[in-house]
Amino acid sequence: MSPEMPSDRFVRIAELSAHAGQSVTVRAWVTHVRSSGKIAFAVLRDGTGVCQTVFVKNQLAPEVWERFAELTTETSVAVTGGARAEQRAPGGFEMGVTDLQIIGTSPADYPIQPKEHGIDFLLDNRHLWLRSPKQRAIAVIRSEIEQAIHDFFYEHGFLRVDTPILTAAIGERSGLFATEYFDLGNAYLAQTGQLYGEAAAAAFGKIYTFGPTFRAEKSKTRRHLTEFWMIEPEVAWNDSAANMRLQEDFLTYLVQRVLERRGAELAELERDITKLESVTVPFVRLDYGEAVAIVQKKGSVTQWGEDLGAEDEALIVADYDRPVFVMNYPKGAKAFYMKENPDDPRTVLCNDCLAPEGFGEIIGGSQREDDYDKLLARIHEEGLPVDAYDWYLDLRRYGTFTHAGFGLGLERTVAWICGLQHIREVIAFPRMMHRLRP
RNA sequence: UCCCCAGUAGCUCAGUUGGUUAGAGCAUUCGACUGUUAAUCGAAGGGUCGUAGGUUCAAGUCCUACCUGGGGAGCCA
Repeated sequence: MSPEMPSDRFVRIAELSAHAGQSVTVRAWVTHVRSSGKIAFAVLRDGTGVCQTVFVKNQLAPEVWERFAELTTETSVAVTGGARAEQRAPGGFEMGVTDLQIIGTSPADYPIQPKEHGIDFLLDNRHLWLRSPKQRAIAVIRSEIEQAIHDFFYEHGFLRVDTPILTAAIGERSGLFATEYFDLGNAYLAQTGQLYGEAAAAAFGKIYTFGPTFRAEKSKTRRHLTEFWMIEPEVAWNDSAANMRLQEDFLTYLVQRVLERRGAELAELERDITKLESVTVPFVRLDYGEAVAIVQKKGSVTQWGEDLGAEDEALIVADYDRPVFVMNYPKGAKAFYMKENPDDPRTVLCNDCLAPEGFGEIIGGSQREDDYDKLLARIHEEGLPVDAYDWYLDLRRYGTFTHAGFGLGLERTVAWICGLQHIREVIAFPRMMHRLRP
């Protein structure tokens, strides 16, 4: 390097193009080495990008050249050299190496290879699998969606409220994780923040929650985790129709945001973005009765009164290029807190939102029952412990109010936008029935 | 909880109607190569065929049980 070059500096790979012609130092991990005798290549990654580095024997100090031979997959290194544009390099940019320091060696048995692996093996090595390009793309898109969620609600005047994770038995009916709680018997990991969200909506107007939820269901499907993240807005004075308008504006915002800012990551995942570009308002709205008629016409044995199964959902969605709302299910198929439909008291004012392309249900929402007597009657009908819901009933005693909200499953949404068949890849460390580590 | 499927080298898999010493690619180690793109070429090492029984002259292969995992149902997001 010529003496007028600036002194060495540390640079992230993503920033390299701004340092063309300068000598810089990158600290990163080796993903790949190739050698052809007197010229050799090491590909580095540092989380911000990937960069090819070039080692030329007769341009390097002998000890630096010999050090190259020690590089193995996932060795951590500091590489110094000149950054330059180079058409032959992946990504169009590379470094001509002048110095190499090995920071941490990596034994030759690094398990993840650039080839097909079985899912059991990959999940056992999840802590290392995360270093792969595709896994990085997924993590980036997930983070973009999380940020977009906060931005959407902030811009729309919502207050974020954090609801408890340790709760008394309350909420959904499905499996609870229990843990000892001092002298108070068992506490349960929260399955929803909704009931607390309703209390907060009466206090603050428009709120949302964003947090982990836990379901001890023995589910082994591509759509279930025992620990997943849920976003639950709750809006005072919204009815069911307003609730659905909020959902479609919200989902459309999230999809647009990823399309605008994370095209490179969608490309890494080979996502067909035309499928995302067609996600525009208004979404399709089907009454539950219409939905049953549609699936029956297509051969389903589902009868009026039963919940729609996974196959039914696929049959419904097949006809549309955008998400579908199925509204106003029979009371018996849905939770106790949903408001009775005044136009058909057999049903409740609720909706599911089904993602296109067969990705299934990503939202469940409803207008909440705001009539004290009807809510109490439903609690009795379901055989729920009334004393556990005394505070929840108070929300109807002290100034009851029309309100509605919904729960968005974060992993299902990310899986849909990424075009992934299984939600386990969409969270860094998935928790499933048969898997508690890493 | 129920139904279906799979366990053979570090990884991904092949292994015929049961028949000699268990096969490949990738990875690893050694060697060759001055522009490679999951480089290429040559060589080498690497196995209690998930576990335990059983049938048979003979079992990776057939039978039973169990273990582990996967896909799906139900439930839901």
